[in-house]
Amino acid sequence: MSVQERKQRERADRERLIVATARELAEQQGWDAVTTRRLAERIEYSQPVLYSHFRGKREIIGAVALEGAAEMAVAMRSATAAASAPRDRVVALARAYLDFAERNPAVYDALFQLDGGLAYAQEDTPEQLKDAFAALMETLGEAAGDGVAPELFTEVFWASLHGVATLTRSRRLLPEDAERRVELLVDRLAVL
Amino acid sequence: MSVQERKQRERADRERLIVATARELAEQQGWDAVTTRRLAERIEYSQPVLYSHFRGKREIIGAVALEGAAEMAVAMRSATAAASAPRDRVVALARAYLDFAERNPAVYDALFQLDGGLAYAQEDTPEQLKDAFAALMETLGEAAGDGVAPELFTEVFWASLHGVATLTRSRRLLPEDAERRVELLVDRLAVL
DNA sequence: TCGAATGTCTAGCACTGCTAGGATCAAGCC
DNA sequence: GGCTTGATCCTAGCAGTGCTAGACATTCGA
Repeated sequence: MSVQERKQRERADRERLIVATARELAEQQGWDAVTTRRLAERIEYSQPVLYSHFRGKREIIGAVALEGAAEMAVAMRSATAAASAPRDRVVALARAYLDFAERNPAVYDALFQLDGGLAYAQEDTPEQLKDAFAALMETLGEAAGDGVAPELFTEVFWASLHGVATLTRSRRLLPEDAERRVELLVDRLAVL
Repeated sequence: MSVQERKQRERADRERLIVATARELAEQQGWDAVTTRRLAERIEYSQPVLYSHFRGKREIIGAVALEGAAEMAVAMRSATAAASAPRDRVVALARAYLDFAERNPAVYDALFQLDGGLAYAQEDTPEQLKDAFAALMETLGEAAGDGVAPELFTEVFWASLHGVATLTRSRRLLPEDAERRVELLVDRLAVL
């Protein structure tokens, strides 16, 4: 293997290290604590190195978001695969979504709360995001009911989950009724 | 009137000026543009004056949020008062909510997206916030359906609206289907 | 009229994201 | 082997952030 190839590989490794470290730091102490200085120190390089991989902090957030979207899609698909009845699938999906948001708050923020410079709901939307939405629609499409487009239904269901997830995490909704909220959402929104 | 009274009044005036200016600046250029320096310059005082009224930027956001909550409650009540049929009332409420969020994005952020240091869903929650939730529940309570607590139903409906509002504003949902989303939400969630 | 209290400002701290320019080091050529 | 060239990385710095200590003026009460 050539020297050039090795350097390219090392560069790719370092980029992954940056993203992983940013994510780790964000999950530990929140995105506010992810400063370029702290991040640089953790990866044991100087600040400018970050800018040779990413245009700025925003792009780093975007990279974490893409990584998270892929994981979220996996989590949702594996959760729904275990259930056979349609209602069980929808409930499993909703739980998996809220569970992911709760367990990975920083990643969830990067995806849906912060500005990672990513395009959503467009042609140039990254594949990971499209696929995460596809994962939602695979289960929700069959619960849309007559005369309602699967896309529209998925958007509305997703938005509802998103509202519950964010309001719960910011302590604007008490976590106690979480399970009852899921049941209510599923039973009312989904046509089964 | 005593000199002391005049001073107190002037102080209260200045506090209102700070809040109004912060809100105006946030609506014009976003909360990121609301720096203590810029805010101080606009009210034609030096920075430290802000700290004689508020503990910090967070408390200023909180003050804007409280002002916004009161306005939002008024907007929702006047929107629902005009409708007589139950479904019309719920639709009017949903539209008024989303409309407020769209017309006052900075205020909406202060209320539900940023940290204004306020307590939600607790005993020591400010009256304005409790009343805004009460305004929601006045209309939604009668649409909860049998066996579902009005509070729980209101929370879920609110969360759904919140999800739609935030995802639309961050361009994660396209604004085109806005009306259809409202119809779907109301027709599925509300029991009329 | 004078000391005290109140009000306000200047100047500064430690931090942020980001970048210009210099040092270092390895690759390639004669 | 010695030299040049180019890539790589770091030091140092800029303009901005939230917030505060301490100096200064002004006004009040005795």
